Amino acid sequence: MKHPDTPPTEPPKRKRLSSEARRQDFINQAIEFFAQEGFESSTRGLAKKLGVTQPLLYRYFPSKNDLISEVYDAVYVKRWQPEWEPLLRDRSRPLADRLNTFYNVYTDAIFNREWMRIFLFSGLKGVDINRRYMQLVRQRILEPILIEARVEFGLPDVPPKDCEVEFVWVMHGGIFYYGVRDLIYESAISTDKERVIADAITAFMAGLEIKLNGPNQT
Amino acid sequence: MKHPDTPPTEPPKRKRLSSEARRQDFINQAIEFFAQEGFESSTRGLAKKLGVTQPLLYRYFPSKNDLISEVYDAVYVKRWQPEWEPLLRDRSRPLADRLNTFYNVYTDAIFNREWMRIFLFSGLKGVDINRRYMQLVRQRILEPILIEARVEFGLPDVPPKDCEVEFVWVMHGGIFYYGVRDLIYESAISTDKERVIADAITAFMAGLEIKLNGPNQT
DNA sequence: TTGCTTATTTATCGAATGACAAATTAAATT
DNA sequence: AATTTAATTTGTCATTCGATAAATAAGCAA
Repeated sequence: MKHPDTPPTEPPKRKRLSSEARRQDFINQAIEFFAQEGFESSTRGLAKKLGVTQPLLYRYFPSKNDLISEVYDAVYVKRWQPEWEPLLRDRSRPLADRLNTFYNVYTDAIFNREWMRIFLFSGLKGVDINRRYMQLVRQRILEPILIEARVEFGLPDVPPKDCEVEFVWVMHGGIFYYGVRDLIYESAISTDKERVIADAITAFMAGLEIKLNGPNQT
Repeated sequence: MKHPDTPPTEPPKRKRLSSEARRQDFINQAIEFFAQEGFESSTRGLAKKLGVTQPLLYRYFPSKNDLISEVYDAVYVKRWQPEWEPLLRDRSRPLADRLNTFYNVYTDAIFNREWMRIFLFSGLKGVDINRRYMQLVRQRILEPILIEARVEFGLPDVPPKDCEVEFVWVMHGGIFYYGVRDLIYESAISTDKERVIADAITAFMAGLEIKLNGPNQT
């Protein structure tokens, strides 16, 4: 039951690939390491986890901050799925159905310790990529939801108002915070994620209908 | 308009009091400092902010961790107001009114940079006091809300189900996350806190009525 | 003033940090 | 096998960290 990365029939040409693979392994393990220990933790601690010496890291990354940037990129950018937005815009299904499907797959992507902790750590550091991620969520998820809701409710197509976007944010944040409680604070009660999402969306749709048909808005 | 800590008419007896006051000042400024820089930041940085030398801190606190514990205590324990719970239980008012009042005063207490950042930092560190705070929120806020809701809806007095508590958590978390976006990520859109809370509670009450009267629960 | 007490600073220790240069090992190429 | 090239380790540096001891300054009682 041996699993050589390079089967005996194909011995050569492993060098450069191995180098890039090693680099990727460094990044992947750095995600785990910094997620657990925080970005203030030492490069020596990371090297120990990697089973190599600390100066070797500087062969692959010019500085600790460059390595951290790669971690951000792997977490924030590479785990975003472009198909999420068309899923929300698929008008052949009721919006509530789409929201349930979306939030189940979205939370499948982000509800893990590494993603959550790195998101919170980087948010407290105030790094730019965090701000950009929040804008991405707003533009690609929350505002599309509002547009789809107006269509479903038969309302005119006007740009979303600030307090409407805020209302969607609160629903989104409520679901997100469930993940925080589950994975960071370990204080979640029910582990039935699907149920939590379904209930949140029921309340959201009921509240949104009241809100969009209501009177004065800012 | 008089300010002197020690009016000329009362010169003595300032020593020991001044010592305790200085200690409190250290704690208060440590809250600001660690909230901004994180708990990994140096005691030298804090001393600089205090305008004293670093070893002086060790005259007032045995170790850095002891100082941090005092910070936790000042933030988590001392800012909790016991009158919050009776406010939620005041059945002379409709529950939605009580929820609006409560969440406005509660967020008045916790929606500030220091509280929020220290909460998030300590949550990532996994310190025990953070877990205890989450239990306090559940027992003193969320479960009372569920009990009051059953009374208001004319339902029998049965203990709250897990997924019901989770549903209240999602509302609570949505409002909390609005504060995070406003004060930490600085990505909040509307600054009309009262409106955000009112909308969240409207949706919550609508969703809760559906949920509590609905069929199968776990 | 003269002592006594307490707050504060100066000086310093040992450990840990990010980073770099040079030596060493292992793989690839000839 | 000999040579070249790249990966990895050894050794080390200047800083910074939490913490301690000793020296100094300041308030207070007599």
